[in-house]
Amino acid sequence: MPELPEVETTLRGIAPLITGRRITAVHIRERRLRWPVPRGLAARLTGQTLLTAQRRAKYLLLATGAGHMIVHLGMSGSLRVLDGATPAGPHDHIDWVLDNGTMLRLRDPRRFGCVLWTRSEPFEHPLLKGLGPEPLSAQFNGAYLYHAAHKRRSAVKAFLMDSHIVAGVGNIYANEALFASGIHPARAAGRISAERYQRLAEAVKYTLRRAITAGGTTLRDFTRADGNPGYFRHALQVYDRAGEPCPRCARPLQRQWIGQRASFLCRSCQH
DNA sequence: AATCGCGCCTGACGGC
DNA sequence: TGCCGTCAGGCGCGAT
Repeated sequence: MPELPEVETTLRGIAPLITGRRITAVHIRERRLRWPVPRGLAARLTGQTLLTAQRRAKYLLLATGAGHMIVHLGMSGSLRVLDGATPAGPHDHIDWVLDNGTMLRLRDPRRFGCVLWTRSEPFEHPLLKGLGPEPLSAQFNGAYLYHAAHKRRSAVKAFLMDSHIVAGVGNIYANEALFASGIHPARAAGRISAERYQRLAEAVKYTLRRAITAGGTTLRDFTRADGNPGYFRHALQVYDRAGEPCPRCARPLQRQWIGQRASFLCRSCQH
């Protein structure tokens, strides 16, 4: 499942291979993604050059002279650059054929992702406009979190996963960062000290950075058949480890539902 | 304004 | 073995 580090890895993998390339054809086999792929997409893109590729939250923004594509991988999506003659599998929904015989291909079995088109400034698009700061930016820090949490009564984990507060922190990293900073995921966001938020912000950055570094592995064999090596599973301290010993105190880790999401924690290390 | 619950969709997994 | 029910997951959206 693409969390922010995998989206970043995807970006770093495809950007050098697609930027500056002209799109010679677009094949759309399935329009029914989270939102329908716009009707005129192929016509608008054909003949356009891909100018830049960037990431905002878990969205990828691919710029052309005519407008921008906004791509989200949902939870099962992947983008890869392949030889233009590679036959399409059952969930290969869109191919962007490039002028050097390669193509960018979107695969998304569960179709939770999206490919949208905007002719105006992509950061002004309704999906991106209200997003909070990037978790790896200087703007995201303990003081920011502390002020944003003022009087909030929802669980800190839900608060941390709210894209209006900070963009792109998913379930796995929320669990990991809360464990690393010793904060119980169900604690009310408004009842956490500035000092503890400082630790939490650092933990978010640390876990994301480490996962991005691990994603470098994926980066290197990016064009191989399929690449979910599960490399960062081993680095996870609590996620999906209910019943296993806490890495700090060795007492069994718990699974608990907070909101509608499974949370993993240590009852004696997190308060 | 903040918070909650829903639904989109498929593959993996467990129980029978 | 095969069939079926359950669940996970991101996240926008509508309801409260």
